[in-house]
Amino acid sequence: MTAPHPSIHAKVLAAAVEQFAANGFDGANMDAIARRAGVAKPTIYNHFRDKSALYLASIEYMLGRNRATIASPSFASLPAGKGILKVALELTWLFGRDDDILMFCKMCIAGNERFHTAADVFLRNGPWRGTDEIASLLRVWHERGELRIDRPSFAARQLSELCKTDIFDARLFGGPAMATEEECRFTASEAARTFLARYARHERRMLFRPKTGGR
Amino acid sequence: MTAPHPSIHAKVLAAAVEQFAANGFDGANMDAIARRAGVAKPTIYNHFRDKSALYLASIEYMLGRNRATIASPSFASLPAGKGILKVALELTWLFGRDDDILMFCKMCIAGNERFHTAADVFLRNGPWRGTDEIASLLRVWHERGELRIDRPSFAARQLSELCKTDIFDARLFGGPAMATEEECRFTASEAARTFLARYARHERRMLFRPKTGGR
DNA sequence: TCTTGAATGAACTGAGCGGTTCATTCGCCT
DNA sequence: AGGCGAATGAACCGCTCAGTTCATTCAAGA
Repeated sequence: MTAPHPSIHAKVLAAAVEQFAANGFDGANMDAIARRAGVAKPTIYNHFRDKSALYLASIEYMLGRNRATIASPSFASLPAGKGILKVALELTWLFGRDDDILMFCKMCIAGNERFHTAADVFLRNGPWRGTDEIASLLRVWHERGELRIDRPSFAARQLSELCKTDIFDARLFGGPAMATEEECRFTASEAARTFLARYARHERRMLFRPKTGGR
Repeated sequence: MTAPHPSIHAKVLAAAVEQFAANGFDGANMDAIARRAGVAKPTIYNHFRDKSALYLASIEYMLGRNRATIASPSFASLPAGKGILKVALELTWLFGRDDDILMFCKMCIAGNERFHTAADVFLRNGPWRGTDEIASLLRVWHERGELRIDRPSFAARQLSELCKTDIFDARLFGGPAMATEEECRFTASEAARTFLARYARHERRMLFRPKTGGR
């Protein structure tokens, strides 16, 4: 007996993400996805019920790949100032330089009448889970006395919003032109400074001035 | 002689905005638009050359509808703390409780792969003009010594992003369900506090605690 | 080596949709 | 009242594309 080959699953999903991201839901062509995956079209329907199912699976697949790095648990060992900056950098990179996320955002927004589940899947597995993980980090630093945060979840979402400043709207509404690495670093550093000004416990002004002393 | 009835124009445009915003450009169905407008399909093509023309006309239609002023110059006479809170309240109201703006955002996102010009117009006349007005206010308070802001435009956009926290994404991706007034007030007050923590010159902790002091 | 079930590919079906046609009806203007 | 142009609606065209069929090939396990 021969089970459905799991590697096909992944190949199809990767191709689907690519096509959906490039052309949108309606613009994506199942034949093109099959060709791109190096797989026959009926094979796709052997693994996914229909185009919508493949679309939903693509969202989860893509988000799963990107979410891991935003709030890596390893950041917890850093001092709060450095850790927040790391998280902010990951976020600005995502908002400013990741094409897949951007297109899936657009798709979920544009198609939310027909596929309200897609938007749910996206929000739950993307932004919300991401900020939940950030919130856990924040709690660690709170417990350790480096931050003072009454509402970690809300604060995490504030940080996330701050990291969109200047780089995300233009991409969401305009073309997929990437923000430069410099712009991302700037926005991230400013986001971290503003966030820490509010939530850091001591010496907030020193956290980003290693030169002159203090810290 | 009988001229093309102008009220039909408006009805069709309203229906088109609704459909485009909910389904995207490709997903929007001309028959559905006609039905929704209570009008025969050929009538639509009597008023608009094709689907694209209708889409562009819808954008302009929405543009004419929205002339929101978030940062009234009168706020300049207030102390910075109060003024920032006022601006934040206006912003959260816009993000959380204004249906037109939401529709407009969805519309621009829904078709921007094909019509990037529309999104440009929107960005310039919408978010960017709004944050420019806020930046002018910030400059006033800076001159007056109440705030210390090196980059007023950037800071204005940070404030704007902060005011989306918890209330905008859910609406953009999901239905047009309004945020409650309470949620808006909360997000606005938290945005103002975070913003002032970073940019206020003195006594930041007092700005929102007339009562007990301490909490 | 033989069996079994998945993968292939090429052709096919059927539905949805943008846009048009046309005969008919409606409503304003003289 | 009558005439003209706009609105109607139902049918239609052409095309694209999701999803299926089927005979055939391939590969793993006993």
